[in-house]
Amino acid sequence: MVDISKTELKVLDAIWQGHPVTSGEIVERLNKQDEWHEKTVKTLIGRLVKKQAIDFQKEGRRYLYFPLVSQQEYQLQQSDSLIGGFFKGKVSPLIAMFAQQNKLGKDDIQELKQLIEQWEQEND
Amino acid sequence: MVDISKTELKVLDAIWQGHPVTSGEIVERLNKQDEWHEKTVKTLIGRLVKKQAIDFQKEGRRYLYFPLVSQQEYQLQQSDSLIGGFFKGKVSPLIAMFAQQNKLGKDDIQELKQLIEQWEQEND
DNA sequence: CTTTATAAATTACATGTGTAATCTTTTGTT
DNA sequence: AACAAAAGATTACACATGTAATTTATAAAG
Repeated sequence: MVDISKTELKVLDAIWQGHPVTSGEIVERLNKQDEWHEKTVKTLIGRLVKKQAIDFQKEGRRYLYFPLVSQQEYQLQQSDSLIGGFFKGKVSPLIAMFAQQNKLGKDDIQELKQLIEQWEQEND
Repeated sequence: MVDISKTELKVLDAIWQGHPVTSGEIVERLNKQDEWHEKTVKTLIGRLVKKQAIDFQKEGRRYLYFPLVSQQEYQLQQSDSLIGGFFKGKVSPLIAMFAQQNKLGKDDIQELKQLIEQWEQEND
């Protein structure tokens, strides 16, 4: 998968929120968060198309955009890359780090326990 | 913290491996993995200095480089950023994703259980 | 001291990125 | 049919990045 830049990712994220979608709607969604210039968004949309991260279907004079890369897919790839690069592919060192930094709450622990239980039921 | 690019990170990683260290040694360490041109490495070292990710002490005609940003610090910041951006700051969705992709092994689960136990002893 | 080897600094250059403005095309309107 | 509005395409431009080569400074050797 080709690299997607920081700002491009924000645009892609707006598209993931619901599609197909017009550029106008994308701009509106983005503006709920920050101030985006319409021209800037159009440029980024164009670059995402060129990178084949999204595509479009013409509908009259409007273009309807949709993602070619799913959010799931992208998140997984990025997470994998981080875990692979920093923690030799293991998730526990990441969790250990968060624990050490007191970034885990009761609810995180609860959810982790649940996941483990589920895993143990399914596997082995 | 200023952005560190992909290639800069590889150089920084070589420095984290042990320091203070000369540019020559950095090049050697990097070449254990891939092929790096000495000039390229020097450029990247210079950029890391300018970004204040590393610094150096002159020792005769050689410069001894050392990190200003610790690996821990950097890993934490990057992990935080990913977890914050993709999973609303919670670690469990990440683990859930890995579980779903069958990327968790018996050892991962074992280590997670250990971490949870420890957490429960320390907190609450 | 002068030369030389070497390390760092400077310069180079194509491509990527952030941020827009302008041009072109198309279509709804008068 | 001519025109205006709006969408996308093209162009712009400064700074970042990947990848080096050239220049400069300086310590070591003779």
